[in-house]
Amino acid sequence: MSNKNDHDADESDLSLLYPLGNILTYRLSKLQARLNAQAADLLRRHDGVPLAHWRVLVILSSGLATTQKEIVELAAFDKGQVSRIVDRLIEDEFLISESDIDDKRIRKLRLTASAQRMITRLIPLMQKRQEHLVGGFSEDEKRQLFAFLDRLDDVSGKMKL
Amino acid sequence: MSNKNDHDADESDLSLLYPLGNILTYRLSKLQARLNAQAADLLRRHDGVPLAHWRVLVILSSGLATTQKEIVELAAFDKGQVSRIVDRLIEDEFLISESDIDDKRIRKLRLTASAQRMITRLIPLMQKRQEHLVGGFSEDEKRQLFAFLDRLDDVSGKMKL
DNA sequence: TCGAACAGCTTGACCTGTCAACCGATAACG
DNA sequence: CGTTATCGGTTGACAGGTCAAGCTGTTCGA
Repeated sequence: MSNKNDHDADESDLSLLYPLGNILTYRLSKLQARLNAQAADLLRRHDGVPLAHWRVLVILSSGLATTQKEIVELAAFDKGQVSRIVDRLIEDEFLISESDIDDKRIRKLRLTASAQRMITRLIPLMQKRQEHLVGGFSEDEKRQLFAFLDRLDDVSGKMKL
Repeated sequence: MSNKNDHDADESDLSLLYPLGNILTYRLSKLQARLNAQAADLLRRHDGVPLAHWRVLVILSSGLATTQKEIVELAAFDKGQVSRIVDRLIEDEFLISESDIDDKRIRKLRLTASAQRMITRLIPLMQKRQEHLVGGFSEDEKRQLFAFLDRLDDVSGKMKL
């Protein structure tokens, strides 16, 4: 798997050393670039919501998070970014926040009716998109794909370099 | 697979409708966020190179691209971004460009010796990183993972929404 | 109960990514 | 040939992401 004397390259035959297509991070970043662009476009056309805002809303609607910290952990967003997005979502009346009774640092977040309406309206679109994406996968393959992602999440979580 | 009357939600039980963890795009974006942060950090500590610059250099070193257009297509980068990155890489003396003889619009790009040195120096690190990531995967699983990515690339390419 | 350490969130500065308008070079077509 | 369309690349304006410092509130140990 390793070859010691491979820096005898004098032009650009580093290619053999580092075959682009097999680098996970490249593949992921390319795929992601495309998918994000599509999603952002889709949202732009159907409502004015920016992708990041939409993501925050969906996370909140999932019930898996009710505070900014939880959003940050769940989605690996930047906390500053989340803070500002939440501000705007409150301005736009998609969210209401009330500070926690026990811990006044915490903003408890709740979707407004209008946000809920928007979400229920847009979710079918997103589902269709997802269908499109993994439509060609059998149930078994889907399971495996997500299992792979779980494992990658896991390793990437505990990686000290 | 579909359920018509599911908008009787009055709080936030949209959760069932849209289980976060199974949404490919979320999983990918989260994974990517983490991986990018790690890679950027790694590069920052070992050289001053920003991640995007590094990516352009690696693509060029792979021999799969010699012009900006090719980089854009290969990596799904923005062409404006690539244009600016290339400028800076030339400033930093990592690249030299010479305009094509036949087509004067085209900038042919070549790595300088110093870039080659940097790349050969950093690649082992990146390989180790990749090892770390997919180290737990058997050869067969790796093959399958990349096959999945190929398929996703493929569908995402031809998605009209 | 005081102070230090820490947690959740905010803010500002900066950097990167994105979109669209644009420019000069080339190709396609009458 | 000359006109128009297209292509590779550039540029500017702006939105979004990232980092680090800071603020306020909470916890914990002496």
